[in-house]
This record gives sequence, C-alpha cells and structure tokens, in this order.
Amino acid sequence: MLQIPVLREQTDLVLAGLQKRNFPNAAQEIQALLDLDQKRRSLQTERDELLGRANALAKEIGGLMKSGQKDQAEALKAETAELKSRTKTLDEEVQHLEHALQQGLYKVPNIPHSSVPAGRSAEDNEVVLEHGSIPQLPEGAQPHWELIKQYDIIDFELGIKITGAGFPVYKGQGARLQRALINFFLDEAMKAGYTEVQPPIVVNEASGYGTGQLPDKEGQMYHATADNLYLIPTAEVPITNLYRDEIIAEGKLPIKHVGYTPCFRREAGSWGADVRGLNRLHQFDKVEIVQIQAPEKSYEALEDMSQYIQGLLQKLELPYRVLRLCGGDMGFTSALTYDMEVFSAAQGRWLEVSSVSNFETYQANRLKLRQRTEGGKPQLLHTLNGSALALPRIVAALLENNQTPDGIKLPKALHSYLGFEMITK
RNA sequence: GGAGAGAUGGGUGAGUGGCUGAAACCAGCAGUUUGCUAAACUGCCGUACCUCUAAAGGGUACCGGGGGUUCGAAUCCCCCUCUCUCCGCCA
Repeated sequence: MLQIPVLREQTDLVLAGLQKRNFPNAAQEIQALLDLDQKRRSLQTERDELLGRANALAKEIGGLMKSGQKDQAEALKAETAELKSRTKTLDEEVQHLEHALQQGLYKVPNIPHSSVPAGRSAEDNEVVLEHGSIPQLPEGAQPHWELIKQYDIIDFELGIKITGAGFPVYKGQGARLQRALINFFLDEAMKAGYTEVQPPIVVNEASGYGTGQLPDKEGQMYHATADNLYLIPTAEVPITNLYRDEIIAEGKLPIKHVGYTPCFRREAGSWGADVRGLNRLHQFDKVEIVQIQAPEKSYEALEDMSQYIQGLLQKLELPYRVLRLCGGDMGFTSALTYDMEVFSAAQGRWLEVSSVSNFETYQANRLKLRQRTEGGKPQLLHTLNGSALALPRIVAALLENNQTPDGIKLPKALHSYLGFEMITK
C-alpha cells in the first residue's frame, strides 16, 4: 500500500496518479484518509504525553513505597487512576483510527509510473513493439482445442470427471511438453542469474496481504477454510513473501528468484466466449521470476526482465508483441506493467503469456521489506515480478502455429527437453 | 490426535514485579595500534510511531500474538499461534 507520508507530502502526485487509473472520487477518498491521519497523530501525541506522566508517577510511587512514605504514595495512586482511564479512552480511539486508516489504504491502488498511458481498458494499452511474423497456416488448420483431441495430448473431459471444468489432464506427449517447457524455463532463468526456489503452493493470510492479493482479490483465490490457507494464484505470492519482515543488507541486492509452481485461480465471473480450451484455466503451470531491487535500479531491472522474457519467446519462435498497460488496465498493486502476448494463429488472437511489473514500494510497504542503508533509517525496497512463462497459452500458440499435415513441429530449443521434435498421432 | 517443555535484539543467551529497551558473549561498523594481515584496546551497534529541529534532541510502544492483574509487567494470570521432545497415526 501507499505510505502515509507520501499521501501527506505529495498529495497532488497521488491524485494525478489515481486519476490516470480512473479511481473514483479520488480527491474525497484521499482527503478522508488525510483527515484520519491528522486526527490519529494529534490523539497519539496526547496519549503519549499522558502515558509519559503516568510512567513518571509510577516511578515516584516506587520510590515513596521504598522509603516508607505510604500516605504520599497513596495520594499519587489516585492521580494515576485518573490518567489511566483517560489514556485508555484515547488509546482505543488511536487504535480505531489506525485500523480505519489501514483499511482505507488497502483500497487505494498503486500510483502509475509517469510512462503509463492514460486509458480505461485493454484497448488503450500501448503497443511497444511487435516481433516475428504471423504464420501462414495450412488449409483446414484447427484451433488448439481441436488439435489436443486429435493428438490426444490434453483431456478436458477427464479433468471434469475428477475435478471440474478448467482442470485439464495432460497426457503422453502433452504431459511431456509441459515438463519440457518447465525445465526449459527454469534452466534459462538460472543461466540469467535467477536462483531457483520451490515454495509451498498454499499460503497463509499474512502472505496474501503481503503481496496484495488480499483483501483486493479475496474471491479469486481458492480458500482452504478449515486451515485458513489459500491456494496460490501465482508463485509471486510465496516467493516475494519469503522476504516479508526482512531488512536486507545493501550488498545482497538484487535478489533474483525463479520458481515453478502450479497456479490456481477461481476466475469468478470471467468466463465468456474467448475462454475455450487452454485460454483460461483454474489450474495451470507457470514459471515466475521475482526481483527485489534498490529503488534507483528497479526500472532498469524491469527492462532486463522484459528483455529476458522476450528472449524466451524468441527461442520458442513465437510471434509476440509487448504492451505497456494503460492506467485503467493495470493491476491494483503495479506501478508499471508490460504484457507479452503471443499470436495464436488458428484463433487469430493475441494471447497474454506474461505480465511483468514493477510494484515499487507498494508491496514492500505491506511486506515491511527494507534495505539497510548507510547511516540512515531502513528504506523500503522495490519488488518486481514477471511470468517466464505461463504455460497454457504458450502451448496453445505452439500447437496452432506449428501444425502441419504430418504433425505439430516443436521449436528447436525444446528438442533436447522433449526427446522428440514433433507431436504425432 | 494425546502428554510435556519452550518462544527475549543479527546469533548464542541472562533476566521471576520498579534502578531492564533489556546483561554478557559472538557477529557487524568506526577508530587506536601496526610494514601488511592477525591480535589487543576504545566507541558505536533494534524497530515503529509521535514531537521538535537546520542538525542534535525529547516522548510513547514493542521481549511470539491478543487480553487481564498492578501505581508499575519481559517477569504474575487467561486465550491463541508456533517450535521442540515423547507417544499414536502415516508417507
């Protein structure tokens, strides 16, 4: 979440940012928070003064008791009793205000970076670049949901039987392709300096709040209520939370991690015409890269991550484009997001396969993730992450774009991982 | 799941009602000494908020989390969480 001092001292900047996001009633909402903050501070000052007096009295009483001056001690006790009841009331008010402020701040999204275009929806996203050419498909080319049946590599009906819609079963060459992609992505990331981690795929509530899934996206995560644990929607959650409540030494930066996990998304209310086949699932595999960086270097890191992800797409020989998301389409916690989309030729659509974001201090503030700086107070770090990559839509594009009458040709980069070069019947 | 023990600063670990935001040691930082390194010595060495300020300073809170007793709680009481040991169950 945003820091209160930023709200206080750079109000105009915050308001301009919220406007870019089309955040409703920004001025009133922020003013309400500033009022809460003002009131909290004045009450805290008052409370602390009273507590200070009570502490001094307690010491005095101790001294009097020791020297046997009981009557005088009793007189002071009476005074403390009154202080106590006043501080109690004040303390309750302060706590109430702090809570209200916290709740209010949870509802304020991150401030977009200056390069983020204004806009309301996906249509206003800015195409930064396009790479590769659109493949010419043979006569009678099929969308991937037909191909997976023909080659018997992914089975949605079986998934429906054992779990439900959106939980496909990968079989044979399909399963092998999944495993090849995961290994390829992990190996590439390690070559690029990311340290692999294998985190839990269920997380507690504190982790959900740490990276901002809670309370904003409460309904989007599967919730194991018996233990109050959440199935992760992305490896970002456990990996970034590895560093919750940490103060990192300057020399340890940047921290770079890669992790493969299944991801679980309820996708409540988002099913429609464009979600056939692998386009949208409740469970899917993803390799995620995470960086924790010093504030002055985070945008450099974001560009590196973007380049890295583009390199993967190039090795997979997929045509792709890079979008800079507009204020209205960007995630709640992000300051700048690039989406990478591949062209899935039989559907004739761009499919989002990666989203790489700089959260600046928004997550770090919740996480209390800071760096130790020389001679100064600990300073909030910047967190970044990106998919590298999400598998299902990559698979969709690979199948659709590379179909031939003889089978589906797979890119060279994967051959050694697959043990075959083409999916055949 | 049952029984018991425990949770203190970066680490080890003292502390059972006031002089303890917290000993000591280790690690770390700065300095003295030194041909270099090492050793020795000296000093510094938690976080958040409030207040004040040019800077310094001052205040409050925090000893797993929450509540209570008390003029006063790391210390006493209650609840919760977690860890360890033993038993049971299981991979």
